[in-house]
Amino acid sequence: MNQSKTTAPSRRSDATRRAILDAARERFAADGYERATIRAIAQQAQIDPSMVMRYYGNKEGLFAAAVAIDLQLPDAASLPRNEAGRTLVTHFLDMWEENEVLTALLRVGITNEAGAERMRGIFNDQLLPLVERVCPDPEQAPVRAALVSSHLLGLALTRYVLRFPPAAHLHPEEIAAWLAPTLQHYLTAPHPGA
Amino acid sequence: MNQSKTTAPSRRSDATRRAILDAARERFAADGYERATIRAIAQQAQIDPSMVMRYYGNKEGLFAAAVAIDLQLPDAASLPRNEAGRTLVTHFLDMWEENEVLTALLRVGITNEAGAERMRGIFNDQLLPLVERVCPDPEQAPVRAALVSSHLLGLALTRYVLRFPPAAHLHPEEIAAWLAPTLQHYLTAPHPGA
DNA sequence: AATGTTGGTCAACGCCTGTTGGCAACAGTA
DNA sequence: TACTGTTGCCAACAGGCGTTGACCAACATT
Repeated sequence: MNQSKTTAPSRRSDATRRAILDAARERFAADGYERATIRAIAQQAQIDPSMVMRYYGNKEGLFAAAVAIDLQLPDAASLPRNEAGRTLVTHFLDMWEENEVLTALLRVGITNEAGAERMRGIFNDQLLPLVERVCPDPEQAPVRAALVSSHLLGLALTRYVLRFPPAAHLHPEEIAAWLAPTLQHYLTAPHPGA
Repeated sequence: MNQSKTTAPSRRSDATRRAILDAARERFAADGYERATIRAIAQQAQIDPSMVMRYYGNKEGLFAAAVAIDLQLPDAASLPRNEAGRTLVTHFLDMWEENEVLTALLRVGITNEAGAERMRGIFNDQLLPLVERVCPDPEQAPVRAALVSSHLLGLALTRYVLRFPPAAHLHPEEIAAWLAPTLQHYLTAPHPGA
């Protein structure tokens, strides 16, 4: 009764496992790591807390399973160099609006060292390689990627976590109109010189 | 034995009170609200946990007393309009490097609703009025202030909390060289049009 | 010298946390 | 039917949490 050779065998508990992950994402996104208790997650998933332990080992294992991030960044080759800024900001906004995984990761990354390490990994493995191919001098890529991630994460912070009213109510297109030139500048403009 | 009419009367317990606040700031900055336990704060201040309750009522009261923020933003009148961006970014960096209060506020603002409300208050009461006086059309001030705060808070997030290596190791002057024109643009450039 | 106030310690309360092991119901197989 | 592994619930554990109140010591005031 397996799906195929590439997918894991389907188990009777698959529905429960998925319910736990969905609830975990929602609680982690809303409450952060400490206040997203296993009991609260279990209650939302309508199962017993011990099931979480059985399927995911412990709380850290649950977090690792619940927050698996693939930014799905566009390929550097198919990215017009002078459109990189706009593409990045619209892509990030789409990802943030789509579901709560990124909000969960951001909230946890701030209170939990394992979460912070996860975010550094995503920065290194997903954003940095893209910037290396877009910016003129690969040696400057880390600095430029840091500037880009600072701005984008700051936007997510004020809009989705702190909910500053002006940031939370801005239309995505207006955000893109403001940020795209800035990101483009960080990616491709010559170093301003300290 | 009072100092003067403007300062509070000095008490024998002032040293203890200060030790508690110092320890609280350090723990809140390092651990966030939930994991900064009263017991840990008391131990670091080398006093009994019950003293914290006696002097500050409860944990929320302690947080309110420990994290009283005055951004000490420059006066809008004395701020050359075309130097506003650079002034802002260097001022913010100075404040963040000076002590851990802002890091504490940022960490707590993300896990604790009271902390988030405090940050919204600082945004409204301190940054927004300044932007209103600097930017051309006061009606656009909220959006422009939101853009500025997004970028600055994002910088603090990646540099002081998540500690992305490139962001954490950047020299303040290089940060200023990159961010000053961006902030200046957000403050005074014409609306890009959505 | 007696008294009230303040600074500080100690032990405990009730609650919540992550985590564990035992037990019942069920599915698939032979 | 009997057997085996899976799914799920229940009750409990040890420990940490914020918080409280009783108690003692040092000081200031009378």
